[in-house]
Amino acid sequence: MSMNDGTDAGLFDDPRLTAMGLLAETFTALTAKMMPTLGASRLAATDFEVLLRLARSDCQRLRMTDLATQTALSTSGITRVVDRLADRGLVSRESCASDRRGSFAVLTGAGRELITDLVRSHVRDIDRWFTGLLTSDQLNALLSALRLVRDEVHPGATAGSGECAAARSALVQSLATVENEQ
Amino acid sequence: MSMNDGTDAGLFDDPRLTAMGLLAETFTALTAKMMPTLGASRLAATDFEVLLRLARSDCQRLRMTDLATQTALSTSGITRVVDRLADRGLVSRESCASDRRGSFAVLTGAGRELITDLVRSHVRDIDRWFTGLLTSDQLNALLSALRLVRDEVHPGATAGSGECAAARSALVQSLATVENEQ
DNA sequence: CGCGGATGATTGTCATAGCAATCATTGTTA
DNA sequence: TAACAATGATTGCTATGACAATCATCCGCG
Repeated sequence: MSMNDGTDAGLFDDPRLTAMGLLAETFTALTAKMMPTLGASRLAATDFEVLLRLARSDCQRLRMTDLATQTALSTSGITRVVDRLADRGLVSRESCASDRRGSFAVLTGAGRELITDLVRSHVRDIDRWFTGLLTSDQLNALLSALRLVRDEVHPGATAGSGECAAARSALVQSLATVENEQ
Repeated sequence: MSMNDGTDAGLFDDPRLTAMGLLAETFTALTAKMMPTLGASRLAATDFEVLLRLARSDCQRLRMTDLATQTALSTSGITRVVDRLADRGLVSRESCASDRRGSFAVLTGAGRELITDLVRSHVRDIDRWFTGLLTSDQLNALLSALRLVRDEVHPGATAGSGECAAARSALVQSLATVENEQ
């Protein structure tokens, strides 16, 4: 290896560079292994992620902006993912009582059903191609290292959690203080 | 947390699922941190990856198919990346002497210069957001776990390496029979 | 109050990448 | 050697997602 001619022979073999490459290769190949299961339901990876995050959230709902923060998508990307999912009846939009600019994406019953089935298969895939290949010590070491990095590069990982209580109280208040405008 | 109503309360908290989520979150947020450096040269992540793989290869060249195998791109995707890079003078195409269907993407001098500069900055980014956050023990544990997974999900990680000797002998013996094994 | 800036969401436009079809070449088999 | 299957690469078509502009609403300050 490393038969590069030139003066900067070691530059492209820098261990930090290969570490990043290994992370990238592993993740992209791993997600590729997950595609058949998702594709069977004609869902893209982002659609799956949005459904999953909704399923995990209180009241099965998240604000568009929070979805954008939690995922790697822009707000316009979220708008379109939710458009597609809403067309298929898997989520619905609900306007926010306390801030009429905002809307929630809410998992429907059909969406809940689909994501539940899908997650079961998905967990099997994860086990087959990822977690099942490692001893629990290896896995724990991997995860704690990843957590250190994640906490630094993605502080907003749980944006919007706990909105349900706020939404409920906002609803109650908006009913109490009767519409005083138009 | 986990105030999910329903019968499958634990399903979305399965540790394997959160492990996969952590890997995905970490990688996508990490690559997002790398974008400013790449964007400064108006390169997308895939363009960067292709340039880097060429720079690492013997004779600064790879077959289109090998590029496709090494990256997560389809062959048509590779065609288009190389189109763009060739338009900017960073790579050129060379037809293969031993198989006239094939072509090589070859790094030009300008491409070599750009990727060299870029990798220096990129390594600083990696250090800042990834490897520098971990002790060397943590990093080694992370990498060896990733390697186990990578070797399982992406066996073709080094497809096309060692083509240079074959290409050279093909050039020399272009009138003789040249074998081109896997 | 009412103006001005900030924020949540959507839309127009564009670049990117996958799939399927196509073309050229190679290898295989009868 | 002639047919035919397989391979390398490219192109047409389409879907996806980012950026910038836009619209509506909210909040702060005089």
